[in-house]
Amino acid sequence: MTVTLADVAARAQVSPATVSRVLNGNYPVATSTRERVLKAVDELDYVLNGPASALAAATSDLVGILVNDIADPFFGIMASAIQSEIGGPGGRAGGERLAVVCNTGGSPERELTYLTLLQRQRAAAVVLTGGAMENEPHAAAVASKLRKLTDAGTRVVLCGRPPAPDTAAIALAFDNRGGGQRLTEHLIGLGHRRLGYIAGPEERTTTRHRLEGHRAALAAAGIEEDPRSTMWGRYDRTSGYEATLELLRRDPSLTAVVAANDSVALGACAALRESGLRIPEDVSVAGFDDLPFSVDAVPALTTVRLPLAEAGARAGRIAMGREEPPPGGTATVRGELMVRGSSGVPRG
Amino acid sequence: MTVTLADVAARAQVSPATVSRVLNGNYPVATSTRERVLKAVDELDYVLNGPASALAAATSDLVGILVNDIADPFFGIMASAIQSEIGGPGGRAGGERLAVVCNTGGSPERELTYLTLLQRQRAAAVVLTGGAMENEPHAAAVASKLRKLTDAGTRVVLCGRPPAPDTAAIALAFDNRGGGQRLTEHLIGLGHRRLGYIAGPEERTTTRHRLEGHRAALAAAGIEEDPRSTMWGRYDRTSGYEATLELLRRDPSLTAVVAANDSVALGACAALRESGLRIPEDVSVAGFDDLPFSVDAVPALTTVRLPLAEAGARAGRIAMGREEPPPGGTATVRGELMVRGSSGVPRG
DNA sequence: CCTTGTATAGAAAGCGCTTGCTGTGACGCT
DNA sequence: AGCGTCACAGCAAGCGCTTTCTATACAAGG
Repeated sequence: MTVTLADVAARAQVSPATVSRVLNGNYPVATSTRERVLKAVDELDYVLNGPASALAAATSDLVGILVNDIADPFFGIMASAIQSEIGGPGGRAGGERLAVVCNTGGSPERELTYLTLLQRQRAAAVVLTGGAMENEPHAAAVASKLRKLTDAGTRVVLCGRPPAPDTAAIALAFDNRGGGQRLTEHLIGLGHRRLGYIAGPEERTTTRHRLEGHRAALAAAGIEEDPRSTMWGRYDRTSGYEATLELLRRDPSLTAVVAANDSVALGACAALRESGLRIPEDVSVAGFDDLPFSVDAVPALTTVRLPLAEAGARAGRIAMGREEPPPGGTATVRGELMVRGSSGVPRG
Repeated sequence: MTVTLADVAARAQVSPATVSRVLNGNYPVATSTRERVLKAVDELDYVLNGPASALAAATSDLVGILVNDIADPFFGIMASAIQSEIGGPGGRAGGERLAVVCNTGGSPERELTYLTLLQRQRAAAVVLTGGAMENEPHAAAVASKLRKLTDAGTRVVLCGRPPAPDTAAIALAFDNRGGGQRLTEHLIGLGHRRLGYIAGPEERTTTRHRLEGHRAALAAAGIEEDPRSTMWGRYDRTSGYEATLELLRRDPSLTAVVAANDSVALGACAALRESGLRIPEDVSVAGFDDLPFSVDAVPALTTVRLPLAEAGARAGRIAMGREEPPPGGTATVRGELMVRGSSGVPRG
């Protein structure tokens, strides 16, 4: 029923081997023969059987991209950039590769299962994006999985994720700590002394690093930190909204709210407005990431811009072996402080 | 070097067939035998060879999800919902399936190539999301591809996309026309007579339908339409920003701007503000989709809420054969008008 | 004219798995 | 005791492709 290589071969009056060679184009085939084969392919509407060729050649053209939340533009932007370099159809790369985006939903098991599935498919490369879980047994399990993948010849790249020790994985880490620090320094420089912090999910590296930066800035300025001024939540607006309300309840004299990311910051803005507070006159707000909508917030969000697209593109190229990995296999990508309308001098 | 089924069989002292059956669990295997096999699998750290089993079984567990722009939450939200129902790891479905998200970037060639790649992989199902291209030869090519896919046993579902005639594809279409119409009716009801419209890319079905709804509302109200009050662009904020500036230049007495989607509307808001106009006192703004950030815009965006997650989930279930397709293979999903602060009675 | 080289095509052996069919004991029935 | 039934397990034939090795043809060199 389905057309096979042999059918094409018969029609073109050549051997299956020749057809295979024409299709893969890495072996000399006379022009006339090639054309005959191509014609037959066309006439029969032949489509190569992926699994069969992957099996025979012991390689596949699948590239996996793991993201924590595909509905979040933070990941969407990286995924898009990675994919364009992977050279999925239309990309600049030659070979047609199927870039597959896998949504872990931030769940450790799903992450592991996807990695296994990718290993099972003998993926050509895997890119893991975003913060890692800090849960120890899980981290070890992931590291071991990554080791197996690289052992099997799969290239592994981490994008926006800290290096995985004892692993051949290339890492392009974001300088979340430094960014967080500069952001809070900016706020302190404006005169803020009572800042609330809305962190992301607790055992995510991204969360921890950003918070550490914040705390380092506070410490450097000699501001003692009230543990009650930090709230934990998810990386979404609702979390920011609720946390801000609680922060306000705990300390009505707050003059600034630093959010784990822009979505959270947006939620914080909503909560402040509903509480009758003006931004930044009464309370300043800062985000992180500088997603596209952040500049449109009112007032525009002060945040740390992460070069998501650039980092993704680079990760993609490295995954395809089209760019040299950074020396030592690890590079840190800095964020840029974007000072906008949502941060200002605190009220007298 | 790599561990194969045969290795496991040898270790467990059974035949390869038995190991296969234990792993696939669809054939009676004595408990003691099963345990022995599982133990061997574990000890050898065996991972099934995906391509080989796909070849032998003539099926694969890949499910493709095509999106126009993965960095756009509109698609991200649908993809996320679809994927959760596909039962990737952790999903409620039993079998582990690899849901792969393919980013077409809105390019016809890429769309086609991805479809071919998916066909090549013998995907179990394919879900196409978002508006289709109206370019005739391309639409025909896609339809023919879809036909081949369904012929080969791949289930094809369209989500947020109009039905594809002469195709076995199930369609869950959004009522973009109706939504657009109700939105503009709302504005007209408030008293607006001079409305600008910022459309999306020209030959996208979504773009056309939304615009048709808008025009139908104008016509019904007896408002004659100035062709110069419609601008074409992309589905992003920059497009909305620039188009609004141009619209204002063409007709400074404009009292409302209807945007093709929420991102565009956000750009429009920015342009209005920079032009010294208040929203909605001077100019009302309306979007479409009701993405998460839209409620946080200031003022909150009047828009049409599309049940992206619900539709995606349903598409996912249908793709997996876990839900009956709608009668006739086609269903229309309505949007809900969300009236918020960005629309008001026009000045003067 | 025969040797050697070069270019191209074919034969055939797998790649690692699934599955229809064929045993083979153990059990229960008459 | 004899035989049909089960419940399992194994055999072996592919699935559709890639690739190594071999064969052929023709051109050029001696």
